[in-house]
Amino acid sequence: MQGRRPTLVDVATAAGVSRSTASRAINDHPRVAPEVRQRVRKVVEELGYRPDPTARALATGAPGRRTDTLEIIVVEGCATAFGSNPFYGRVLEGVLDGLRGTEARMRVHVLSVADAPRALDELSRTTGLGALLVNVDAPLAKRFYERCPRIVSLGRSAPFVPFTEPENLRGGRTAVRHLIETGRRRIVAIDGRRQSPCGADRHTGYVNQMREAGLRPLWAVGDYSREGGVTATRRLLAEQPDLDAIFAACDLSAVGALQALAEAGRRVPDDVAVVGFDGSLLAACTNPPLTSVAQPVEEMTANAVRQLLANQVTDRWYRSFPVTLSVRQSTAA
Amino acid sequence: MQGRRPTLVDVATAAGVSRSTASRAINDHPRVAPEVRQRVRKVVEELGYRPDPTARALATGAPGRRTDTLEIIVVEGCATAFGSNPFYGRVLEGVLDGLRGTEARMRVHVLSVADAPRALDELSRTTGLGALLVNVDAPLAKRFYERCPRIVSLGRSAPFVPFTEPENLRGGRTAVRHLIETGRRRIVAIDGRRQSPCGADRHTGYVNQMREAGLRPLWAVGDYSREGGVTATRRLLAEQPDLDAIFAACDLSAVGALQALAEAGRRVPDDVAVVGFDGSLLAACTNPPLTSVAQPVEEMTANAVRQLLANQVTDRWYRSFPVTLSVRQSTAA
DNA sequence: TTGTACGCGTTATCAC
DNA sequence: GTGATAACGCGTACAA
Repeated sequence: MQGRRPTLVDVATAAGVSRSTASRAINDHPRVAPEVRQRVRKVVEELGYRPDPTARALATGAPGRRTDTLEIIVVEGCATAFGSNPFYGRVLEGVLDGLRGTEARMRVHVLSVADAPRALDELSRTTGLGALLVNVDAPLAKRFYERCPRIVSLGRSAPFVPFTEPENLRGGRTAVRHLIETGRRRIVAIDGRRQSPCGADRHTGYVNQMREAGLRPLWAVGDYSREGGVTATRRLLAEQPDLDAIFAACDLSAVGALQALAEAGRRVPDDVAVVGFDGSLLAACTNPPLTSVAQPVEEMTANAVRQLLANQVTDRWYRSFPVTLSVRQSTAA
Repeated sequence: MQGRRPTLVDVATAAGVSRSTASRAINDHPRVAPEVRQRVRKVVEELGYRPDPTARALATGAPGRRTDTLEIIVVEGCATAFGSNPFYGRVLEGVLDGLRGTEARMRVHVLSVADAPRALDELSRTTGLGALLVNVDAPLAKRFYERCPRIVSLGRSAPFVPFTEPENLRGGRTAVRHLIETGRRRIVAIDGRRQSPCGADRHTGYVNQMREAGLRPLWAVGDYSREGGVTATRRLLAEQPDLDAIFAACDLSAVGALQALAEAGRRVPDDVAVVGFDGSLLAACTNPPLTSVAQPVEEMTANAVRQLLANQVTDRWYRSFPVTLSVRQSTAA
């Protein structure tokens, strides 16, 4: 009777009434004596009683409405700070869009690479409505999918696992083509994590387009962070001092590039042009504003969520979204 | 039998076994005949059976562990875009910090002002572990608190409602003092929403410090958005063309100010100095980097979450966190 | 290895 | 107005 959390029976007995009455008093039902209501409320206060949401949901909820939670599962790489990369804000915004008009809510899980396997196993057991996987590597996604088929991976994943993605490869090409068209030749790249399919695709797009133009590709590996962008740029400047353009795999890295360039006394866009990837708000906030390959993150995510809720996602389901180049002053001719 | 979502009994009967066996087969229990396991799995597949997480939690979970969800409730003002203001990313990051080492997870609700009353009533009924209220106005917070005492408001709220906040008033003063010390005199302000206590406090801090210095305060109302910062700055420039400093109530507005200033041909910091509020990553990404009154959002939030989980939050509980000035080039002398 | 029976905490439907 | 009693869907000792 001590450590146990009080239950409705405790309240009822303490108040000298039946469970039913206690329940009614608590839930503001009309047909209950005012005096009794007071008494029950007082007991609730004293005992610190809090109705168990789970039991309540089980008793109340319609079979379908009971589980109203969509799981958003993000695995954080080395420096992929969830709170600081605007990308994640856009993902959440998209989820909210997709959830609009629904009673469903989102629960957000941010896992370290180390915790991910265990946590994903646990989550795959309790997931009801479905899950959106962000940055979850292929093996883990596959395992999750086998235990819970209601998922979409944001970014290509293991075979069969439903996914949605922007045209990463084309994005890489577009960036390079734009730089070439505006007169740049010594174009280097700051990659994202190479393990991730999206990072790999953007990289490939860059390399292919460079080769086709008869230019020599050169890159440094970043990690989708600002710091990564700074160090990558320093390294690239050391390796190829006469570079005249940088293509970064994400806007945050591009910001790092801008800062490293300023630190090195290079002017943007006069000496060096910079193109980012994402088309986030951040790109519009830098100075000079950043040209960026824009991906419709909110749209992609919202679409995935709606399909998930509508139970339209099946084996091999996937969507590809076009990217567009937002030209700003960081690549002005 | 048609529209109803299949339950464990359906699976069991379809597979010709008892519920227990079906349950065991599904949950990978050791003692179950391989052949039976296969059969059950097949039926699960065919029927599209998904165990009800709620019922499962009720049956499995220890009384305390059952509710593992902390509700993060954000009310969106006019232009307070959840996905684009880095502030919210930091809030979530802080929640994650506070949750670390716990089994608890966060569920994020973003409500429009219109939906808020209804949604909050609903949520106050189902909230178990507790809730963190962001941007919820005093009356609504009070109502929520009466129905569910396990909450903390991020920002001052109605009396008795537990809250945590940065030293907003002092922050306003600090910004102005810094500007004065670096030689500025015609200092104007871009306010946040005046209805919010934090916006009001920052405003008061600005006004008081100006008056004490014998300077005339002048301000325009923003809405914590970039666009708001742009239009406010344009208005201020029209009203007081010779202004030499701007104090913005949030970094995002400050970015808008930077852009409006550039558009008007004013140089920063040569012609006009700019100070933001938040100390978000954004401030370090602009060019010139933005001097900003830094508030420890992650720390505040993490602390609130931990206190909430530890059940240490009582009537009138509150915490105040110091702000510090991060001086960058937007106010260089 | 499988089935029976009970408990999880609430709400809802009846009678009274 | 109030109190038994039956769901809600699932997990799991316990017995078989």
